[in-house]
Amino acid sequence: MKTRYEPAEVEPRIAQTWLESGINNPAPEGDSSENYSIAIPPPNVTGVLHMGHALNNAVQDTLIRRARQQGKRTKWILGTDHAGIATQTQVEKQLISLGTSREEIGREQFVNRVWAWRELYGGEIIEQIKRLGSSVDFSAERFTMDADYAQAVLKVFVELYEKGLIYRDRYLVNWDPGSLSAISDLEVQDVEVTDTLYYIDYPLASGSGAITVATVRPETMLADVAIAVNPEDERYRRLIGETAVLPLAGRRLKIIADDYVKTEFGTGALKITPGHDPNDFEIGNRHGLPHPSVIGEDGRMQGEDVPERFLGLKAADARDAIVAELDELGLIQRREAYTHTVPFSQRSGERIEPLISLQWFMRMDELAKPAIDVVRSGQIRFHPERWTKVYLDWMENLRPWCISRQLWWGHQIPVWYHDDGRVHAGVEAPDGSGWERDPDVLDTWFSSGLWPFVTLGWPEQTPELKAFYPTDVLSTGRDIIFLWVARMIMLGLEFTGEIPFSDVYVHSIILAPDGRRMSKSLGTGLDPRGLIDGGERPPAFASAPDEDPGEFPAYGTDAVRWGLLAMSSGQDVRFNEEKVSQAQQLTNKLWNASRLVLQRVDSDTRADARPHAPEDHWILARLQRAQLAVGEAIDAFEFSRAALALYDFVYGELCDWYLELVKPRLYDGDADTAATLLHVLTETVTLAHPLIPFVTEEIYAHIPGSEGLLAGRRAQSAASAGISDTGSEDEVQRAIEAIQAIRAWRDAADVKPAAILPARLAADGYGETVTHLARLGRLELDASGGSADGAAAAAAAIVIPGGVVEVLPSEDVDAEAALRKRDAKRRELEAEIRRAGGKLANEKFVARAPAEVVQAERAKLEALRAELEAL
RNA sequence: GGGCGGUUAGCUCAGUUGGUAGAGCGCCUGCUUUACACGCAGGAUGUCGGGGGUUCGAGCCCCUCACCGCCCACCA
Repeated sequence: MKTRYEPAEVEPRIAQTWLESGINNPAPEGDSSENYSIAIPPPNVTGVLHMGHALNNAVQDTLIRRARQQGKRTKWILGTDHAGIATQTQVEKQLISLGTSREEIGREQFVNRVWAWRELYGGEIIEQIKRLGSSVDFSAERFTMDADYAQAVLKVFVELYEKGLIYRDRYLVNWDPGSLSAISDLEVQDVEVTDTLYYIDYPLASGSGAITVATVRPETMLADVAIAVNPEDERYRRLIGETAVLPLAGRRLKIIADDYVKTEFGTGALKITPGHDPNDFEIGNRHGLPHPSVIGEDGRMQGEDVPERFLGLKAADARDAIVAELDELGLIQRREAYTHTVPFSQRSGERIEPLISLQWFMRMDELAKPAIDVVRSGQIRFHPERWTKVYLDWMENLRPWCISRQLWWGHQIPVWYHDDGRVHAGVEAPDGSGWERDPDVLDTWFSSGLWPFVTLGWPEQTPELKAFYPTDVLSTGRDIIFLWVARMIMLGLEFTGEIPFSDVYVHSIILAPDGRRMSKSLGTGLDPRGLIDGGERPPAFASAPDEDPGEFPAYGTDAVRWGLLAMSSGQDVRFNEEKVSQAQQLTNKLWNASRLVLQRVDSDTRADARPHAPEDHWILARLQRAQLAVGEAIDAFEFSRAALALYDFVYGELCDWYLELVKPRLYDGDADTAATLLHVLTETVTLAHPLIPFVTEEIYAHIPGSEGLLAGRRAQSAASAGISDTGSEDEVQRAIEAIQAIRAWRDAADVKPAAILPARLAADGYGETVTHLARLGRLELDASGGSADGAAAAAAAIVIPGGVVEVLPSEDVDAEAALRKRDAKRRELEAEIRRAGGKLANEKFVARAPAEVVQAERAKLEALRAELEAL
């Protein structure tokens, strides 16, 4: 074994071992109540691994490995998502670079190309997940466009259609001019924009003046159908029912009254354009107005309401032309800069054009109800808990979901239209001729909403479905709670009658060191592979702004995953490399602790707890406490607590103390000590395995007598027994504190580190641990231990729990320094005594605080006084 | 406009029934102690965002203000 743990050499080898072992590929036996399963959030098929994946994989892998240690049959369902728009856009870009386009090659050719593209790049992210050592079932990889999956999607569509939950309608939708498709409300993002607000006169038909409206989109005025004012508005009340003349077009517009109109905004008069504005659409419906359209799906002016000179102009150009003409006519009263929020497409980044379009919609109210109930009743729990409210608030105000997309890559809508007007919805095409299939495809989230059960074979009642559905945990980032999680709950309940998972863990978002989002375009992105295998450190991750960023060391997967888990806490956090480095030190520490043990233990020794000395009982108890702490933290989805609890045990207890305390016995070749050490080491790597699987697996392989893989080893059940020996725990705890006090005293008193000081122990509660005080405190303890008459006067006294260590005069002790140290300690004690005494002198405290708190304070005061006395 | 989260040591963050503030990194002082210098021992460092309140006692509970971030929302 090398003195340094080298993940680059170990990890790929171990990952391969796990892959070949079959531990990730459970047989579909039993049912879901006894088994444990997680469906991975399917990454985009052409995606690459980013920090969010790395964290989420660490979370899920930790959960899976812990469940497996508890003896459960575990399955982590793997697969990728076809990601309609994202994938189509990539392939379109490729076509353009080749000098062609999807229109030119046609739909069939295009879809073939996307499949070819998927063959080429689709495996990359799977390979990356393999490198992470994730315990996913690689033998059963799914894809949302696989034939079986596609059949299930169509079946779901048809059933919802037949129930009347899916319908086709002309409705105002979010039109994305970038992808030339409708998108759902969740895919638009409001962005603050400064526009010009135009105040435009609409002459009254009566000829007596004009009514002025304010708008940022003059080009839509050609689709105006009315002018609305507030019924309470004194200025306009007399005009209600009159008509105005639409400039440039000459159409008559009725002046109507509607409460929606705010009197204080703009002029208090609002032009109503139902075809191009969501609010106007509502108002128009209330008043039975038509909703003509003047902007087409290509973003250009079109329709019978558009005068010929504007036809075919892009909306923005039409605006300029229309404003120019209005200016000529003197109809623009004024303009002002106006900052407001405007919807943009998250996909293409283009400004949304609201327009009336024939689309497929899904009614959500009926589906939402049971999905609300299961969360309210606690059948599904969110972690951290605050997301429950976010989910419920959203679910209670669901509007219809626009599910059709004008794309070619995706699940084509299973509806056929006949020349004669008949409509057929079905998984299979209708017989006969004259049928034409709806060209649109379904929103990607429609198919991913079926993920947890279709991946297991639904609608067939497969053994996999029986064994692993419902799944246990769904782990994800908060950005897709609505897009994905909510829809899985609704569709899962609707089609399987069961919740798709019982716990939703919403993990942290890892931010760049400057607090901004990690993003490639901002230059704040970080490729996890650079951290794992070593690579250039991006400038945003340099230790100082102007410094050469240098390179990441090859931290390894264990370090990156422990670091990410330790960073994340249910709170968004800035990435800090120190945590990863801390993890690297932890793996190295564990590695070297193992070396210490393994190098000194005979190969025929077997792990077995055979405690003799107090410290043996102590470490077994501490180990048990660590098992409880780590286990509880993981079960509560508090991964940073789990990671730090492990760290504290390995560093603060196992390495700093136990190994130091048993070294003499280990060097003596004591058989019981060796067996006990192997036991502690085995249980420690088992405990650590879910968090740092690689290094622990590697160490386990070196432990004499270890069988099989650590990944398949069942863990001790920590909760099953009480802490074995609290008496020894206390005794060793005291010894530790005493040694620390002695060391601190030596340091402060300028004693040479190597010097062994003659001393006398005058304290209670130190039995066998006296030898530890002597060795680790570098003392030559007077064998008599007492303060017999005639013994030399002490040169100094070191306060330790239960008494003092009297240091006898010797050439290594500087009496002056010792005196200074003693006085400092005395002042410290006196201050504490004053504080405690003051508290107890407070009658109200004594009267009202709980008895045990008061009692504890009294005991402390007494102990402090005794210490002072001893000095 | 509504909601949620944050503000704790120089930096990144813990602090889960209210009982004298913690970790890692960084900093200071020592140490070739036969597992580890990616090490060991010791040390310094905080009016816990501001203000008010409840309480014997508040980083934790209540009110309020400020700033930062996120989400939702139909003001032309």
